[in-house]
Amino acid sequence: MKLELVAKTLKELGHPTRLAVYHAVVRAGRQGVAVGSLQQKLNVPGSTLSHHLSGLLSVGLISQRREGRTLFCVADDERFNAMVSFLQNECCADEEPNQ
Amino acid sequence: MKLELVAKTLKELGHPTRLAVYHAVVRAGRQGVAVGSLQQKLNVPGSTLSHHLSGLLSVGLISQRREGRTLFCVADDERFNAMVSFLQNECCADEEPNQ
DNA sequence: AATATATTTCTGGTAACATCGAAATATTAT
DNA sequence: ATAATATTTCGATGTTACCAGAAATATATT
Repeated sequence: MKLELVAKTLKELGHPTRLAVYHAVVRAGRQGVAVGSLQQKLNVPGSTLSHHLSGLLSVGLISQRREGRTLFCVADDERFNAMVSFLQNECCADEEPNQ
Repeated sequence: MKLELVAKTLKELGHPTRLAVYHAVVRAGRQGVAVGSLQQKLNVPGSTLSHHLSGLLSVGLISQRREGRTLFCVADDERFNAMVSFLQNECCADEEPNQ
């Protein structure tokens, strides 16, 4: 994963509302959670929520699946794990003296 | 670690230049790296770099130590690990069906 | 077709952030 | 004290993010 993309991904998580949204989506598991439910649960206006969701979608942290009138949001573990791996492998290097 | 602070921390890492700075600081190990070295290595004007460093400092991702005229930047593993733990425990929940 | 529900796009105002040169501060050496 | 080096603060400017109401779109039901 390239640094630029990692930074983008971190930035998306780096907003309290979006982090809370992502948190809720992750906790909803494979089935996901409806946008409307998020709206209620987090008490955020629809337009604002939609804006934040598109941010999370844009970096692939979540994806969506429609069922009738309701859109479900599901977390994409792979993207998340790739980001954490970057942080731990590329960033949070070992304690060995660098020589 | 509280969600608000985690978000702040992620936001600081969520900028390409700051992520690159943090990356370089981490790789420098315990000894750290001088601000001037970062400036050269990353080819960023001093004032801009200083601005970004203060962001990383503000959330405790790095700290500084002076030696004569030069300031060394060192990564603070603890803060970083706390953030990753939050993401993995609070966020990136298990795959067990939530019931 | 008309209505109801779910979600997004539009719009515009405000706040926050990024950038960088110039001036200021801190430290050391002479 | 003066000068040299290292880093930060100031100031000005442009860019991007955030917010939320209103209007628009998409889907389903009757």
